[in-house]
Amino acid sequence: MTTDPEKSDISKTEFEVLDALWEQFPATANEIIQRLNQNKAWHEKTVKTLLSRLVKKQVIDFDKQQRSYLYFPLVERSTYTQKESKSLVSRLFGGKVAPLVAGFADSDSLSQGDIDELKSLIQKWEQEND
Amino acid sequence: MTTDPEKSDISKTEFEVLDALWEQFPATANEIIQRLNQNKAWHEKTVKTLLSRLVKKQVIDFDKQQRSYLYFPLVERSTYTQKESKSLVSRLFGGKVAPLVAGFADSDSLSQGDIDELKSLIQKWEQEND
DNA sequence: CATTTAAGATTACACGTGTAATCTTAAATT
DNA sequence: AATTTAAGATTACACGTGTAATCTTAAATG
Repeated sequence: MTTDPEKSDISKTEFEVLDALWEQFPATANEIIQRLNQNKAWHEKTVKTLLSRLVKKQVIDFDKQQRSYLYFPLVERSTYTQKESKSLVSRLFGGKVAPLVAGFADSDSLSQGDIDELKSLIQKWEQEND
Repeated sequence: MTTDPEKSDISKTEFEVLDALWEQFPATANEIIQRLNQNKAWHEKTVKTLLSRLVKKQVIDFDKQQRSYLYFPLVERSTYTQKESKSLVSRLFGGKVAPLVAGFADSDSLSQGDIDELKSLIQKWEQEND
């Protein structure tokens, strides 16, 4: 079997649209436009172009609803973020995550809360991997 | 004062070239080409185009050496990786690094070694921030 | 039913990127 | 000094992306 020819990367603006959809779905284009415009002002046409591109890339799909569409994601957010994280960690740090965290520490970008979360993550990991 | 008009993002292939330069510098184009071709086979012309683009973007510079140039980076690797890391963590995880690490844990991408590194990082952080 | 909306489809267009080939010209070689 | 290399500069070109405007057409409205 050949690789799906329509599968490719998600651009930065496409991701923002997708992220608005992940927030709650299914959703109409107008709902997504409203969510996005809480933060930045994008032209309605621009958002619709991005939705179309995401559909073509098979990242989202829709059900026809009277005049408009009800969009929904085909990919889980966690799946996507894990893939992106690993890709970055692989390119920048040889695949090891600790140096990334070290960079945060070195640039004073860790709070006590972050440290607490990391500690509890580690504890959980150690319980599961004894 | 206006923002420097030539400053912009580093593309993925540009990063690979820059990374080869960070490995050891200053370096000639040919040295960089050789380093890169340990892994992937890039055409000499392609690498030179990328070097030119990095110069134009003011990410690297060079000293004229008889016929060829001696290139060197203008940006530290750690500076770059910190910026990229923060950008990704900001876009994907609201700026908090722990969820990224959690993603690694959830996808069984942590080794005992990684955990040890994280623990020692945390210990160091806590010593410095009591 | 005729007309007006308004949703999505199609088209647009400049700029960045990946991937080189060709051009210029100073340095190396005869 | 004349000729050949070979380094970097310039040009090329298709595809993706950001950012919409225009086109089609089915649904809503009068």
